[in-house]
Amino acid sequence: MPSVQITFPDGTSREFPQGVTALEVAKSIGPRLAAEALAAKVDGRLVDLTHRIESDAPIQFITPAAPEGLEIYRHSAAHLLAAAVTDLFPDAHPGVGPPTDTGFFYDFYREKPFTEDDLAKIESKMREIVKADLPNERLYFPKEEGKKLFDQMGEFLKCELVEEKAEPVFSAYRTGKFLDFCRGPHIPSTGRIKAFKLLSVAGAYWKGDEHSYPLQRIYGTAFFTARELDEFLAKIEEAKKRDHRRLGKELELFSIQDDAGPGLIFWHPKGGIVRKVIEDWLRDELLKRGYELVFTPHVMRLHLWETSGHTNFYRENMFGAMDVENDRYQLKPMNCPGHILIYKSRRRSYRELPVRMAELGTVYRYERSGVLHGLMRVRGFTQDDAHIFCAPEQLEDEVQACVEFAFAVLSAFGFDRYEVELSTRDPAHPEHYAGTIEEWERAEVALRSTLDRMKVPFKPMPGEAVFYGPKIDVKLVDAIGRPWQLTTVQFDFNLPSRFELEYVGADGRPHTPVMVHRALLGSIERFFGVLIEHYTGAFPAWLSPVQALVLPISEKQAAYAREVVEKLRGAGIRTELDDRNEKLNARIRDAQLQKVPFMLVVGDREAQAQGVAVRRRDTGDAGFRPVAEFIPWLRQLIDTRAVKW
RNA sequence: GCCGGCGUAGCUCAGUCGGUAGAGCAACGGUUUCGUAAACCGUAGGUCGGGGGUUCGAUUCCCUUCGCCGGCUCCA
Repeated sequence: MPSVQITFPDGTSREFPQGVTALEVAKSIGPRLAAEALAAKVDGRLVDLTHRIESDAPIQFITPAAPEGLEIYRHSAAHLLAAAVTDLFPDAHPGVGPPTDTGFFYDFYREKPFTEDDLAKIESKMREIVKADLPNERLYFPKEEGKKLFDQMGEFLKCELVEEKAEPVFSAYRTGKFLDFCRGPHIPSTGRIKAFKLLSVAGAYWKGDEHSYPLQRIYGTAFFTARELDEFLAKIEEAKKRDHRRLGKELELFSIQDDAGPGLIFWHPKGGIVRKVIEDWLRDELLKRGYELVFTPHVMRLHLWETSGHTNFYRENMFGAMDVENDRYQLKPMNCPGHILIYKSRRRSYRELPVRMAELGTVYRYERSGVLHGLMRVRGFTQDDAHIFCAPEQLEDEVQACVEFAFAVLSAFGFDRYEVELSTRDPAHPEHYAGTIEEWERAEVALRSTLDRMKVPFKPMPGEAVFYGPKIDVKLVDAIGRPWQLTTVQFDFNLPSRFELEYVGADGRPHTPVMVHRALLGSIERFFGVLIEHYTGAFPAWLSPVQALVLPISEKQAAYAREVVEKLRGAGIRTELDDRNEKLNARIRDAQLQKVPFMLVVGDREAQAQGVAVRRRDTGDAGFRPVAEFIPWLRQLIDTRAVKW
């Protein structure tokens, strides 16, 4: 009997009869592995455990611990979902059903919408199928025959997929009566799926094309253990609790008003003060780092946007132009043209480069109504924008300074986790990009080597560059692990030439400067939203709208309470007085709900001793402190922008 | 924009299988003067998102429109 040599990850190898299945190999190692294994990697290819090994190959078993494990498991969970749906609803036609970062989904074409009740029914059907422990059987079909089969079953979406994607002989998986065109691999049987839950149903389109079939997408998630599933569900609940839209209302930070229009933000006094603090800090930093502050108009002649090219490539994101005295004006969707006009207002010498022009620039972009979301996605927002005009040889230093600035900003606001992405061009499509190959080459190298030099780990994103230049994006990771894209540092090969920007070099001749766009917080609105969710509205003292709240126990201490308030305010501490005719407990409760970091209770004892009884937002009663001691202590906490105390 | 869901008092929500609505909190008035997460009593508050239709009668059914929520797509 011919045999095959199978090599294990530890380097050892053994002989097995040719045609041995991966599962049999696993069994030969131990029953525990055989029970745990979900799939295998043979010769670097992911395969089912039923896969027969016909030639010498290295093998590796995919267990729940392997990075691919969860993905395969969830993919099988998606098949389980489709098996249940097609069983319960013969009029539902499956589309595609992949695993996602947080679970899986499956798309179906069906006239009638799925309801919440349907989800419950589907879920119990899925449990039945799990209990029945049906095998996930891998089958092979010649393309035409398979297509015919799907056609006879009425599965027109599957037919289309086979037509487009299938190899001459393609694989399919059968789970009970459900047959799916699928590359695999899958876990051996449905009984292996332990913990799953259907989450929601939402609309989607066949192949993401809104002119194609409207589909219904059922989302679910699956984990290896019930505990992990519960943790995940708890995390969703936690995220709901942190929702900035809810907190924004409760804490009176901001609002969006029907009368004004969707996606337009009203900053209320409490939010306004937070914004002021953020902006003040930011402007100080900008000046320290050699930026100049500018302001540019919100509407400018339309022809400027024609020169910049926005009327071509950005038109669908712009508000309509308005007529003014035989001319047309455009509400600005970006700040760059304004800054360019300032740059061009006079001749520039190489001696003054780099010119770093910063503006908290408010821009308006038309976003399709369905995409708006609280502060995160709006139609009017303020960018902490800057444009750096520099000589090509200054690029690397400028990029490094931007990235360092970005990290400084993130850490100042209490974010210590982030992910960096480097988006470069798709070399296969040079026609998609402005600028020459050489320019791109130089810019990409500059970005990459800057990150390398800074020892910043980054994810290369080939093909993700915008048409006018490569970019570095920084995504911060918030308190509950969600990434948010805020910072972007982008090269621009387009605008300097469109606006014929120049500087006079040491050689006395005109040169074209390189332009870098960069935003660190991105948009103040979105950043505020992220900040609210990161802190669940309980901002560090330096950002809190109200830093201290004085609570007299009764009317008897009114005069002393006002005295304390004046002293704190005199020290620049944002202080309020709550002398409402409510019990102390009630006022403390309100202050806790408003997330005021320090509550200062004053009764006769405190008045007597010229002090306050400090209550901390997070840890409660902290006891007596003399006012003369408390003020400098809090002042220092604020000045150092402490996140914890 | 598209698919699905939703829109009842300032907020959170109940309710009417078609006979024009109710609770808690908030607000306001009073009593109470209180020691670390909700004192008590009372008062007022809604053309049931807007418009149109069906009907003797619409908050309820139908159409339309605006907005919100979850997605698709895109992005700061």
